[in-house]
Amino acid sequence: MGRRLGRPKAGQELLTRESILGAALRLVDEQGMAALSMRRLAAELGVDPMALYHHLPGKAAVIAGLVELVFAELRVPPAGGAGEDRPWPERVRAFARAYRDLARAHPHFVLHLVTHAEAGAAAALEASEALYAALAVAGLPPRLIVRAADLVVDYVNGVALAEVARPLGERGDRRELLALLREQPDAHAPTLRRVLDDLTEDDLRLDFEFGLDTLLAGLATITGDGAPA
Amino acid sequence: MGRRLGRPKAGQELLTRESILGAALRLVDEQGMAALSMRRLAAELGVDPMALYHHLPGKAAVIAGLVELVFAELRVPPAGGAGEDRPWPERVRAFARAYRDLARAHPHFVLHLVTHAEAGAAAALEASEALYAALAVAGLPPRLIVRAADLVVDYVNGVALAEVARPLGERGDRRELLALLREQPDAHAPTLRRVLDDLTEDDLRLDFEFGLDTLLAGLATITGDGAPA
DNA sequence: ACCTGAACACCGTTCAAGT
DNA sequence: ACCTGAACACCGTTCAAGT
Repeated sequence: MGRRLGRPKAGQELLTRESILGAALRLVDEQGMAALSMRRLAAELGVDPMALYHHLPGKAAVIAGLVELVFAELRVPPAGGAGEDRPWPERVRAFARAYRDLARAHPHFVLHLVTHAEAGAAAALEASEALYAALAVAGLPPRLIVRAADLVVDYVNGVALAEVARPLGERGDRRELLALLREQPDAHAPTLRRVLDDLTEDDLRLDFEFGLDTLLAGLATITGDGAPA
Repeated sequence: MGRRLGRPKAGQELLTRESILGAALRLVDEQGMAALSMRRLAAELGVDPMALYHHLPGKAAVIAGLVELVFAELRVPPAGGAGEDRPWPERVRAFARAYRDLARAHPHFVLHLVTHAEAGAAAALEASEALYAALAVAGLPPRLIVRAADLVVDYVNGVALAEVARPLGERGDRRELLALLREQPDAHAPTLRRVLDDLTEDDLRLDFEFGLDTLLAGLATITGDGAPA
């Protein structure tokens, strides 16, 4: 929009992989994935659609590039100062929070972040290292470190998705669910009905920290530590 | 393909919501979401693309219908026989396994199942009831039942996704990850390197049950039960 | 009531051409 | 080397028409 371009001035490129991906991320963050088309992207950059193909081989490459770009933002607090000595549950928590924050920063893109993460593998390595290191400190053997790391990552992925999409229809508009429940035959889901009836608005909010605590408590039963925190 | 149609024989409809959704699910299961277009779907049914719009208002409705259809397949083993008296962790496990199996039955569709679950809300109710009932039996107060249920669902969603997409680049082709790791500067991710180096192919496999066990152990620290089975 | 067909406003991408 | 423009094979959907 607006930006006019002349012909390429000598020596200065007016289109780069970076500038394209930057525009793409802006487009996605502001208008959602549906708005990301090669043609709209080109229009945004004031350029012919085909010009993009000189810098990125196709739309798939644009999306892969975005995964990279976003993962590069992931910064697990490096345990600054005495951080290396923090108890392992705190370090796992730091990883989980950082990853979740990343997802929340780009709600329209979470889905791709979560399902095409291989593209961001290189960028995700440092982050994974933080998680693996924390679990190693916990005293788990390699085999269990891998399993525990998967558990944490799977949970955080699930939460990230839930926050943009409320899976299994169980949260967010739980009030709607209750309404739907009442239209149902008679006492079709008694526990569900009873449980949801009793709760305040606040009780129905997502509670990432509860899940994290519980998960860490579970891991603690394996490492032999007492309940963390 | 192949199927020829005459003009609508008197009284018998040659297209119904059900037949359309059935064909759509077949298409998705066999060829993936990319193959699901209104035009291909119509071709599959031997019909003009526009004919579909008389039974479903658009593509979004087709996908919502598929979510419903798939969720309707979800059957948590109804704790047959003495089942109602099974210990709560086993009942939670039964729910988790049923939901995960459902996801595995339609790998190309997991993503939509997980992110557009509201559409299947009605169908998912019965399943949720099983989970909520199990957690109520565990003696949790309503507030915590909701949180525990979210934890289980989020984890299973994360796993389901992982199985089709290996998020955070941490599994599946962990061998590739190791290779990528070695191209990295020097000792850039020491723990990751050490941990992955030691493991057998089998150690690297996904382990849904480990996650489930750990999660249940975590919940048990809240209910005051000993470690479950 | 149900299906058709042409048309509109989009897509991603290939290929030949311009500078 | 980098950008353009026309073209191809697709999309979802609207609208007017057929039976």
